[in-house]
Amino acid sequence: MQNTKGRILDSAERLFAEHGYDATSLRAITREAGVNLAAVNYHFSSKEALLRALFARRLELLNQKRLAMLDAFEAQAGGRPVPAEKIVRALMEPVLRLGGDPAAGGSGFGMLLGRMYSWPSAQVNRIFVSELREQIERFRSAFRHALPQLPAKELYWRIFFSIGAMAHTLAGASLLEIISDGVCDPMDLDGMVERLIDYAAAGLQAPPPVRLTGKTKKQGRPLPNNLAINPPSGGVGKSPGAARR
Amino acid sequence: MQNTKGRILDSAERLFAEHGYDATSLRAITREAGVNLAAVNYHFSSKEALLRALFARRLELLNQKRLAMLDAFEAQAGGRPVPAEKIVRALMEPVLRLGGDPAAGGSGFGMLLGRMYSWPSAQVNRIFVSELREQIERFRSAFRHALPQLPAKELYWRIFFSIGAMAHTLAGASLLEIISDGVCDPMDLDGMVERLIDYAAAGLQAPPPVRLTGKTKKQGRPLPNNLAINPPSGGVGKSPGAARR
DNA sequence: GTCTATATGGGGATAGAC
DNA sequence: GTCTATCCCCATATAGAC
Repeated sequence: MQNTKGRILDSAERLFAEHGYDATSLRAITREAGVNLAAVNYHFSSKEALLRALFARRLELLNQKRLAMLDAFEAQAGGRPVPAEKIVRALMEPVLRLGGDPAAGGSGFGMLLGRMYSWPSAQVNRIFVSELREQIERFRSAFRHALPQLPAKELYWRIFFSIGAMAHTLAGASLLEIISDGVCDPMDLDGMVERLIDYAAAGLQAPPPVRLTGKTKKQGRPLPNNLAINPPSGGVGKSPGAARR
Repeated sequence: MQNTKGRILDSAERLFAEHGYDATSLRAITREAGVNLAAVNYHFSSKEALLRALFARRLELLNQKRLAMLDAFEAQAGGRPVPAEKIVRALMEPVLRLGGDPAAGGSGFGMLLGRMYSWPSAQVNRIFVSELREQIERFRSAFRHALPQLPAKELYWRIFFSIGAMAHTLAGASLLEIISDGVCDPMDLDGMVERLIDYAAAGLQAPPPVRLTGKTKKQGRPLPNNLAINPPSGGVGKSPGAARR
């Protein structure tokens, strides 16, 4: 039955989002889906291929929506650059609204997607990045036109930060409830969308920094407090990190 | 030897950060640490307890630094509110600079911490949240004083977004390299810190929204295209998971 | 405190009947 | 296409010698 395949995808999506890829066993997936264990390796060929199929199923439509919004904004702008706030909207609104669209997997896929951004697993990262690269180029170019006065280097950092805020929002709002002590409603999708767009648009459009951005440049502006840079206990040197990657 | 315990912690920190908690076996940890497998269950009592100990080791000093910075800014401000930008600095700079401080675990702990924010595992979340609650209250209050004109609800969302951007930055900049096509240097710690602070401060200080913020939305503004958006629908079904663990 | 050896169970994947 | 049964490996955790 074709339905088996879909049921496996649905269950996997939900369980991966909730417990993570590594912590979710194929046995748990097939149990929840009500299908046989061996069906996974029949329809897909491995656990990783299942994950890949799962992404392919949703990302195509999602990416279409994003680009359609961006296209619409560009058409509406005539030849002039699209305002940054609208580019942010095209980038974020479709994916944020996945959570309210049961036909698109409900909140499961959105949560999974958000968590993917900081996923530790290398295999997962590969899948994810290859699906997103094209989108990134399109939006990067739109932002460049919208904010021509902002040096590219600054812009890219800010896009990165914006995607971080978005990913975090997608991944789940358990932290929001703690921060807000119940004042904010994580289920208020409309409010969430508008607030995140406003926030990111403000961050992206902040005045360019006065400091020179290179590594070897002189510093005309007084740093407000040298106290803050080397905090109280033991000076924090700027020895380059040992970070891999 | 006391050193065994520390070596286990160091290796676990690094491997958890790189591969995630679930995908890292105690065998891999003890192998890298050069100690015996059984030593883990002798010094700690379980894998989860090891993780908890790992966090306790670093978070105490980190949180001290944050609060010390905030205290210093408040003293420096006299009775007046501390500027939002400085609160953001106290919140973010100490943790972001972990990556450049080999004595504090290098980048491993920072990356782990960043990834924790969107971690799927419930057990991990419990540990994490309990360690952070106190900090959150302190900073929330500072922000309230810094931005009195901003409704609490808006403020809390924005703090949430800011922490998201920070977590994403901590978790790793592989996405940054894709976005920037090599233009941005993820190892430029100073630049990263200043840019993230600027970005978050701008987002936090954006003008309060004109729209009404409640759940009852009147929407005067025309949505550009209903084509792209699926109208928010009601319930997101929630069935408790069947996955063990 | 540290080791070897092992208990106990879950994991992904597959063979082959139906 | 779907099932049962099983292979084989790795996981966490523990027992008990040294």
